[in-house]
Amino acid sequence: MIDIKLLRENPEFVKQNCLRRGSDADVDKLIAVEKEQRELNFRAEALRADRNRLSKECKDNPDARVKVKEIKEELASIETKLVEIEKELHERMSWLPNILAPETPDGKDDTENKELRKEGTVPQFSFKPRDHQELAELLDIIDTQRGAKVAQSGFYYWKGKGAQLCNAMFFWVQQQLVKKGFTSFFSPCLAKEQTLFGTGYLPFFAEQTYKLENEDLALIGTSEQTLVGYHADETLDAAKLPLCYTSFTPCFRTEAGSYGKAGRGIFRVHQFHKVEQIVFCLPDESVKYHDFCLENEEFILKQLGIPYRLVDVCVGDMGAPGYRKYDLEAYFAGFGGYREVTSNTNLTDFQSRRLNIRYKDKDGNKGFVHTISATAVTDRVAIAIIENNQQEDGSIIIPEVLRPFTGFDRIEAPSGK
RNA sequence: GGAGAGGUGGCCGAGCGGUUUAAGGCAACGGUCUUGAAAACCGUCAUACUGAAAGGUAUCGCGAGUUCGAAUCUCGCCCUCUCCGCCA
Repeated sequence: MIDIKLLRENPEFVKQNCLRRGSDADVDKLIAVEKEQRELNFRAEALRADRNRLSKECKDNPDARVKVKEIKEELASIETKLVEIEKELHERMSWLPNILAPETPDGKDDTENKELRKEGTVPQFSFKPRDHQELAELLDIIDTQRGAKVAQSGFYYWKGKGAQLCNAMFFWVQQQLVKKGFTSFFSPCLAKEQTLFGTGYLPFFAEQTYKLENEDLALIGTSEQTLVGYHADETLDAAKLPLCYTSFTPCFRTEAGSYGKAGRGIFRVHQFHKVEQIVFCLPDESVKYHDFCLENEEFILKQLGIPYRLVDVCVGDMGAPGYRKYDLEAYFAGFGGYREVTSNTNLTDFQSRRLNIRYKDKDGNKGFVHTISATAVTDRVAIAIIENNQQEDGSIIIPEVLRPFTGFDRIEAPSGK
């Protein structure tokens, strides 16, 4: 949600922003609705003031009651209209995308994202590297067949040393974030509609959400939803900011409409697993902490020995709640190119306005906090490890930093293959 | 799942139809006193929207209703706590 005052005071700016984002929100109509709402509200308040004043006289002056009854009728009809117009206003405001950073590159989709730099050395092979699907079958570390049997296509099992690799990676990453000042969480994997709305996943990504029947609950698409929602309707002490939170959860996405994008293996699935970074900070510090989260992502990939490139995500590839977004795309040897593994979004006050998360400092200054939502690591990173660290026989070398947690330094290939 | 109790400002807690513009206390902040601190005393102290300001409106878990008027009465819902049952 953007500040409605910005809309009122600078409608052209908001319109240009919508235009840049390719949003079909009708800003002119929204302004007209807001004006009507204000007028109706003004009249309703004036009538309530009359009613309140007169009803105090009623005790001694029964004649006043007749007048108050008249006011009540008029008020009721205005309130009916007001409720309708407020509903429309809220609906329209809900669909308005966030303001964009001026630096955000223009572009219609991910092909127009701007590469900022490349890091790491792309591995060279004296043989044709296999993709993770092939390696997974060879090593029996991912089972998509049985995932589909038990659940549906798009679900899978990490198995044996593959599962151990994931456990080690997810644990190690959480440890690193705690060292950098994050508070560790175990958090709910379901959330109510209000929480999904507040984080901007509704209404924008409604068809991506698994909803439970007969319950006001949905499976989370990311722990961002529950970690940001954690502070809904709270005023945070500015002196205690930033708050840096991390949680490790499964993430559920229907991927409706993305058939054909899936490709081989488990790159795009209905359930994946993610360690998340969430920051609540003062408005003038969100750029700084956006960069902080990016540093953490880069630190993790570097420690794991994965080459990657940093991408400045363009307008068309960014969700409506985003102000600016960086993706890291890891190199996948089997795939033979870079693919998205983490994304890091500065949401400014878009979520905090919807969720009513404020700050207050000791001088009494108040406002809405800014939120940063960034991936730390997901299953995709484990896939990159598998593809990049493969040997000619199909075995996988475990990155140094994970070995204390895996307890082995290599996933051995079965003999005789 | 069964039974009971309860949801009031940062916290505790009064109020049960109209001097509630929510008593009182604690905490916090400012001041007096003091070498300094504590104590004591004086003062300030909810939020949002609206308005140039004075002020106005809304909010006592949420929603609806009764009434000239609701924190207070009625109905529905939500949540929390305690005990019992089941249970990783």
